[in-house]
Amino acid sequence: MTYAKTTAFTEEQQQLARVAKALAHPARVAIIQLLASKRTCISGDIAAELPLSRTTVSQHLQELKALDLIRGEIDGLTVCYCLNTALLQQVHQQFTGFFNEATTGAACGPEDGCAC
Amino acid sequence: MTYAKTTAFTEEQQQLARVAKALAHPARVAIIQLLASKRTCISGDIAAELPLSRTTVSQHLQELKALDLIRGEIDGLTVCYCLNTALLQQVHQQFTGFFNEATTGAACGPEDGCAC
DNA sequence: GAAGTATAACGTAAATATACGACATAGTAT
DNA sequence: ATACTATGTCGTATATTTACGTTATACTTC
Repeated sequence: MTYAKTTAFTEEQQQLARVAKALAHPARVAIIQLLASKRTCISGDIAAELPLSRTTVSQHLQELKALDLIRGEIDGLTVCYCLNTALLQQVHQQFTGFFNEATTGAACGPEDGCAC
Repeated sequence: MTYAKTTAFTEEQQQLARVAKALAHPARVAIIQLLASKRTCISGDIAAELPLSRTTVSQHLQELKALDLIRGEIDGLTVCYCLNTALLQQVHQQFTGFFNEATTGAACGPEDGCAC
């Protein structure tokens, strides 16, 4: 993509888009759900539960880690990944604000010349 | 991308990822905010407010329309785009469910052998 | 009907994303 | 030290996204 003009958007819009992009793949959604449901969060276990190669899963993990949505702690030979619940709550609020703005705003109607 | 294995994820995960992908570009976030804030939602007006060419904006609009997040009504020569607030509310709930699951689930801790 | 205007569709180039095998690294165990 | 195991990194092929100019379509107006 040619992201040259990306800087013309507000930081708020870019931030929301960044997080949305992190959730824009079912594997990453699945990873977060896995980390939330299981207490064991070893990298290898995650890869074993997903229909993807270890390499690809590792790549998705790095992407989530880059946004700090998850954190990895090296524990000897294995690596334990955990959710950054504080950030997730913050992101949740951000999304809620966005959706509230979108759903409670004045919807256009016939009085605006629109048929919808 | 090689989406061959995408079918191995649950429909719920794929649906969430699909919507997230729609929000994964600042231009599309901006478009939704614009439609929410302004009652006039003519296609040309939208393009004029964004730092992108008409062609590109039209492309983003089609993407949002493909997911039914917005709807376009042809009104003579112009096209009026409106938010599908009902669907947006539904999507909001979906996200809320996901984030609640992610933030209230049992976070892993020292008792699981993790340092985080 | 001809000219003008508003959009969408088409074609295309460049940037990114996805997936995975092969290799590198680092700790464990014998 | 050597063999083994768990992960991450690198390189690479393919698919998709983004952006935009150009062309086609459709309606309005004269």
